Amino acid sequence: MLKLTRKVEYALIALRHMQDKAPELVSSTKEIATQYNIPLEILAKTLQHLAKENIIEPINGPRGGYRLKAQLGNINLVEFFERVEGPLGLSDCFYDSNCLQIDYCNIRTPIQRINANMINMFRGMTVQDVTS
Amino acid sequence: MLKLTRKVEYALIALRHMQDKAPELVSSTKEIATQYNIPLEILAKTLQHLAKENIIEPINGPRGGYRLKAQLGNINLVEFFERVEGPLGLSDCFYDSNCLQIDYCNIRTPIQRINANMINMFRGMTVQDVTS
DNA sequence: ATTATATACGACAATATTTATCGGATATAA
DNA sequence: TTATATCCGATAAATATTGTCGTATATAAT
Repeated sequence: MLKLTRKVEYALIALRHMQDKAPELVSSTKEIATQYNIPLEILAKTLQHLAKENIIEPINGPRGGYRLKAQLGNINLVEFFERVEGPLGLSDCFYDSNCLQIDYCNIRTPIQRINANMINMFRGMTVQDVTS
Repeated sequence: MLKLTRKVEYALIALRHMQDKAPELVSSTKEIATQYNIPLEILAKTLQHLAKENIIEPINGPRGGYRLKAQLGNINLVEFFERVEGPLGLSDCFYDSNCLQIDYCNIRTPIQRINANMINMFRGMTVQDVTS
């Protein structure tokens, strides 16, 4: 409960790795996977995803890899989590009404309040806060 | 990601239901399960769990059920979540070191910071804030 | 041009977690 | 004695997460 996914963690590890280098240097999937002991294929997918989101820039071919493209200080954590994992919320019912309790639920409003608190907290931090 | 479990939600629904009654009145599992469309057996387990935690008081036999025992305003949400679901944390590595990345992880410290923010936020609210 | 190394990506498989069910026991009011 | 309720371990099903495989495409180096 209330956990980050591996995918988000792998993405953050990779971003921090790239940020620790000079900006023009390239990091390959294999290099990162090896260094942090992350399954290669999963990391590959994750990085492809980040590239599609324009957070990193892919460089094809041998000696290729990725390097940072976006300003990590401009991406708050809510935005980041949603770009990597989709809609964010303590319960599904805030963005998808497929819940058996929804018609009778007596805690929807208070949970929504708490959810707003959580969202605000994450919005107050940027990816840079994690990668520095 | 970052979701509450059904168990926690069912527990909160039940607690709010009990709180909406006069304190001496009893609510049965069936009554609550029916009213909120919750699977009976799961709710039963959940309520048994809350009873073991001394949050509610069981009353056996026909016309039995449960009623509130603890002061919901005295139980903050971190305590509540942990009593219902066990240890709380954005990642497992804060209370269980079974992680392949742990030796090399470059985001452990920052994630821990964020985790602390989240914990503090939930500690600032009580169960009563959800059931009122 | 050819080769080696890298990303791109859909389909699939395994695992873990969450959610739900079953069977039978105990307690107690009527 | 009976009906209704909690109690509780074992197990099953469903879902979400995590990981794997196969193949295509891009490009630098030779």
